[in-house]
Amino acid sequence: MATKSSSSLPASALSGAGGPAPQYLKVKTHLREGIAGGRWRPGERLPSEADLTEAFGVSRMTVNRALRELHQEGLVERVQGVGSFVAQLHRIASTLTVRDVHEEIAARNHRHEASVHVLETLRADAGQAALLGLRAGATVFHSVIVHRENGIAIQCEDRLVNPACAPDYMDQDFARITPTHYLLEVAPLSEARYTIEAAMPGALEARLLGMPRGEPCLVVKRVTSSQGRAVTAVRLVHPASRYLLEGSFQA
Amino acid sequence: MATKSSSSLPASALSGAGGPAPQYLKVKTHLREGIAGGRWRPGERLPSEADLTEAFGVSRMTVNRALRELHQEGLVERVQGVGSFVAQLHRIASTLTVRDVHEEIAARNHRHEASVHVLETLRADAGQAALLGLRAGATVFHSVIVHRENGIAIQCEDRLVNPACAPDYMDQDFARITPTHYLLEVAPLSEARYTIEAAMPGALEARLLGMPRGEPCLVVKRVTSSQGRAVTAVRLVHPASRYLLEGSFQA
DNA sequence: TAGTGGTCTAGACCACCTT
DNA sequence: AGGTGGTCTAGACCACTAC
Repeated sequence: MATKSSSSLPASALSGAGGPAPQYLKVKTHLREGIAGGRWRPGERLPSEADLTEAFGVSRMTVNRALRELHQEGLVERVQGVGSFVAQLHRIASTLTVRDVHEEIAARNHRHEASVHVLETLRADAGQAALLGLRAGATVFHSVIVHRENGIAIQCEDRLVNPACAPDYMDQDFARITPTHYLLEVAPLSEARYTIEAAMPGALEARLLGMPRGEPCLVVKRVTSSQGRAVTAVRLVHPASRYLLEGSFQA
Repeated sequence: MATKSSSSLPASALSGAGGPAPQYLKVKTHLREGIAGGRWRPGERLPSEADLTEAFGVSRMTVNRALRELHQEGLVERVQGVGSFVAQLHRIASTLTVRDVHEEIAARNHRHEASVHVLETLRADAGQAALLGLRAGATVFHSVIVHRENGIAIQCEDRLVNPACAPDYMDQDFARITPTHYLLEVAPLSEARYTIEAAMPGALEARLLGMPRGEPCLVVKRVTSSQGRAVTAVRLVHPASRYLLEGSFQA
């Protein structure tokens, strides 16, 4: 019945200023540091919820939240009726974020410019139609835009758009707003599939990017769907010497 | 006081066989489908916890868990004292998993083979030492291993190892167990940093991979740390024609 | 039978924001 | 002042596993 503040241990009085430091975070940090520090090895069993409840003097729900979040983060495996264990980290599963190029450049406090080289309506061939789940010969929008960071071309964006999802696509000013940004406004994202690969640039791409033909590119292909319907398929070509993806993983 | 089963709404009797379908999941699914279906647009305000508590006839903690998990998944933004909102999905933040090559091949039900081409102790030059946080001239282990999937070379793994973290590295049989797997056992992972880029193969790499010099490669560089100490730095080179990274994102 | 995690309740206090 | 989310409690019932 009694809540934390009326019980014998006023936790908020124990923690310093700047934030009471939630109890579940204390438990979580304790376990995370123990795992990272090797106190519990991969596969080893962690203290039970009951153990932690007693050790930290908190309720079981609080301990449960700490363990559940560690499980969601992939650090802990849980088996009903058995216990909680340190996850085998062999399947690391680092995560990498692929962001809208405008936001990515803005985050570096650099200047973003976009130039529109193609903005047209065309009849999809078989391959293009398949990407968007349309029949061959269907009308689709097509744009080719080069993005520059502080004046240097870093991405050539070749995009097909399903007109049914974005009928006003051809009327936008893509020098001011990226297609990604516009499309996410008119068609709420529900699913995306993508690949990342290395490739040599095509003749047009090399010319637009101002790069030598012999230099490789990092190519991201992505198909985005909204409400189960393919909205757009894009091929993002980046000169290898000017662009790389990076990320980090923290246990 | 009364729990679900003794109250007026025995939820477990309402749901079919195969699992009671937790209440928090019903709330979560309802919101997720509404967001994906466009019922609530990005930036729009969602029903409050109190609203959902009443609408679903569950406790606030249950509704809170649903909203909290949607927030953790990036679908919902929450502002204390204001409300919950559909997240602006502009920063897509897709996640990409980078896995141990053995598990990756095994997951495709293919055969994995590894051949060890270099396994040596050497004195680190300035660049190598910097990667591992050691002084120039320090002793490090060095291995070059080619991984094959069903007989086709898909990865050349060039690795430096900090001897202080894995003193028995030179005694392992890396035709049977991958260095990644071994290192994660002896030094629990706590942090990894990596980059992904396109590049042309070096002469040695092209020869080991059996690929033409003119074909580009997808290169993953990764530095892994344990307890704040760099354990290993690796360069993974993949022929562009035989390897790509793929992933998906679901709202 | 005893221990484990999975879920849920009906309250509570708090910080925060809007009015 | 009133609504919002952030956290926490002291129980509860259940499914599952191990002994």
